[in-house]
Amino acid sequence: MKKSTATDTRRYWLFKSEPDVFSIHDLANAKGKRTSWEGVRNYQARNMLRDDIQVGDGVFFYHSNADPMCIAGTAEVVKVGYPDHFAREAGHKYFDESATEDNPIWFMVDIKLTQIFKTPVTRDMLSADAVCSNMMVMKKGSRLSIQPVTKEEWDAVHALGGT
DNA sequence: GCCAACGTTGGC
DNA sequence: GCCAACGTTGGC
Repeated sequence: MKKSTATDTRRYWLFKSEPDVFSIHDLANAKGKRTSWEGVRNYQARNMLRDDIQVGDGVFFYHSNADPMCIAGTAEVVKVGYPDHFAREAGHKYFDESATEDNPIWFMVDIKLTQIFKTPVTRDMLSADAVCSNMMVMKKGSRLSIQPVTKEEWDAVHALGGT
């Protein structure tokens, strides 16, 4: 896949996380409100992390398997794709024996919290909105943990989120 | 807890 | 390269 350039316009993404594992509040409490986004073990998502996601891109922080399931807020990409070194730590839950220094296989980016929505944007709210109801995350069987978001969707979700 | 969707694995 | 079995995701 072609590497995009810094002159491209800003892109938008949705990152899923189970809040029991890592929530937007965990991100707010993290040092510098930053975190690495390790543990993605799907090739399609890996390709986006490695090739497409740029510093400055917008990220929706989505809470999956939660009550309520929602877009909880937004973050910004602060570091482009680099090898997910957790894949090379024996015993780590993200360990993958086939990952090597020369061929790390898995990649991650770093993100920084932008805002927690005043009103978390629940799936019910997304369903009721003409634009948001067509987001990839609303499609049945949408399991991809990193998803592209359009500018139109980015703006529509912000309108629902209270800013 | 259920189960549909779907990615991965491995036998052939 | 096909495809059945299996494991995981994630909404409900």
